[in-house]
Amino acid sequence: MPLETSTCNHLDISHIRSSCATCSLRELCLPVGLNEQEIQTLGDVVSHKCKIQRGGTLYRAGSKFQSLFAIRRGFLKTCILEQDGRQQVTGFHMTGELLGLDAISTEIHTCDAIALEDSEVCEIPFEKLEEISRAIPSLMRHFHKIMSREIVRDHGVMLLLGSMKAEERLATFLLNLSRRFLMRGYSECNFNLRMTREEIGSYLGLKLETVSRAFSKLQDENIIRVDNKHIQINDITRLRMKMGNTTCDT
Amino acid sequence: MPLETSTCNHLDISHIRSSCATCSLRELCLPVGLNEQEIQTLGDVVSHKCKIQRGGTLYRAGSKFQSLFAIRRGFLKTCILEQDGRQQVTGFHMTGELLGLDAISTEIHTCDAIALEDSEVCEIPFEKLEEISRAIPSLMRHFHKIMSREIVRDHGVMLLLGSMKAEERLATFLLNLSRRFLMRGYSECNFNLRMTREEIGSYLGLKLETVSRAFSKLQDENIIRVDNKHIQINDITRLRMKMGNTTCDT
DNA sequence: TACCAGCTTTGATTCAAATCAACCGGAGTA
DNA sequence: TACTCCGGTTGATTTGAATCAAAGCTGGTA
Repeated sequence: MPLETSTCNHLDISHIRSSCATCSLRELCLPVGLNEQEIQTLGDVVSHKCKIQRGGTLYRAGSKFQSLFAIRRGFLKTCILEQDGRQQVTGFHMTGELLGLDAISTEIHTCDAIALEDSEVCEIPFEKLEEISRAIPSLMRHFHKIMSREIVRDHGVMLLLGSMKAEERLATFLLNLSRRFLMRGYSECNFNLRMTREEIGSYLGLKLETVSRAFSKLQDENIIRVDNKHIQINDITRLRMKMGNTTCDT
Repeated sequence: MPLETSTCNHLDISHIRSSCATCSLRELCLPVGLNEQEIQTLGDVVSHKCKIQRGGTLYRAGSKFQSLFAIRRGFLKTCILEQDGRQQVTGFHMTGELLGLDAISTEIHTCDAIALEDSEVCEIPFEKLEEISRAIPSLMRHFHKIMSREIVRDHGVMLLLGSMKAEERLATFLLNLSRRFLMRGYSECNFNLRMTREEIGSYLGLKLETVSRAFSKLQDENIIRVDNKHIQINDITRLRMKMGNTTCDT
């Protein structure tokens, strides 16, 4: 159960009501299950927002880590830059997700975070997050779950990279995106890719030509419709079957 | 599949609170930078030890998560079992490492943890760990670093699976083992593998025959000496060169 | 002691993806 | 308009790893 099940945050925070000062928090992954006052406390910490233009950098590998970033809107990739110039994409990230977890370990960012469309993030100073999570156990627990979920997600990607064929990988990838769009209230069958074939390939351990061919193949079989960056899923059941015998739902 | 006989029973933790248990903490990954009293506090929580025989199971995918496990001695693998019977190894773990982080997210274990040699672990009830880490900020910080390090490690594996050739993967793997043995006071150039070629292959995204061939190739080039499970590194510099230009602490 | 099951090596062949190469089409612009 | 750059597609060829197949070891045990 690779990408499909494992990834990303339950964004079900609709039950949370909050004042305007903290309303940005609503979209975030953190304040699940907090009460008014706790949200206020958290809000004091994450009030600083910032915008990143398409192509812009949120942080770079090697830079000092001080804060996590919660994506308020937009779409980013994280990638490791290799010496020879090629880059390996380690993840694509969308609204509600938390960036920078990998940097806690050494307090140095281990990858670049680059916006694939105009985006907006909230900065969350990590020291402060730890501080208030001491006072709010449910926040601490939730933070731990987010970190853990990231590990599970990575295991899913490892499974994909270690044992799936090109077409299975692409199907898995599309279904994962689809599900994440759905969770955010967008169509699960009609969406635009924000990344290039090369970036998809990098993430999936494939060359861009192979990605392109896999797209064409799925289109020939009438499972999806591809128009450049626009994807339409015609037959999600057959797409799931393409993913292989890995159980896709949970 | 070996069953419950050798499985660690981690349900009753009530008994055993020995000063000896506290001593054992020193070998663990957690109590870094704590004072005497804090170590004592932590010791109260992790006093329950258990042994797992070679081939035995510490926990299984699907089982309820309650505790993390710190390895006191031995060698374990974690793996995801796929429907078709094949398994993907997600990691090899040795003394001082912490198991079960992936299960925090859903409170269900997502993989099996199986001993590759007779091992001993300390059970760390997660609720209690969170509790005392509220009181000991440095412990909390350290725990977060451990989780983050796991994410970084997984990214390293993703890089390996996504972009390295068989020989590079094996070289990276051997160097990683070598470094971990060294850190634990063993020879970095002379060690025994605890896992089969198939398990190595599963971890590295290769078939066992490919692993075997890669071993033979490295031996032919006089970089290593292979005698079944025993590995001797003759020329660690050239082995590093084989890894490619990726700096990798995976 | 011999036997057997599981692990490992090695060779021959096949196959999936990488590589090499050509071309298409849209966006920006000179 | 024509030009160029960039991203994408498609075809031909090569190549690295998987697969298929056969033996060789090793360690446990009957």
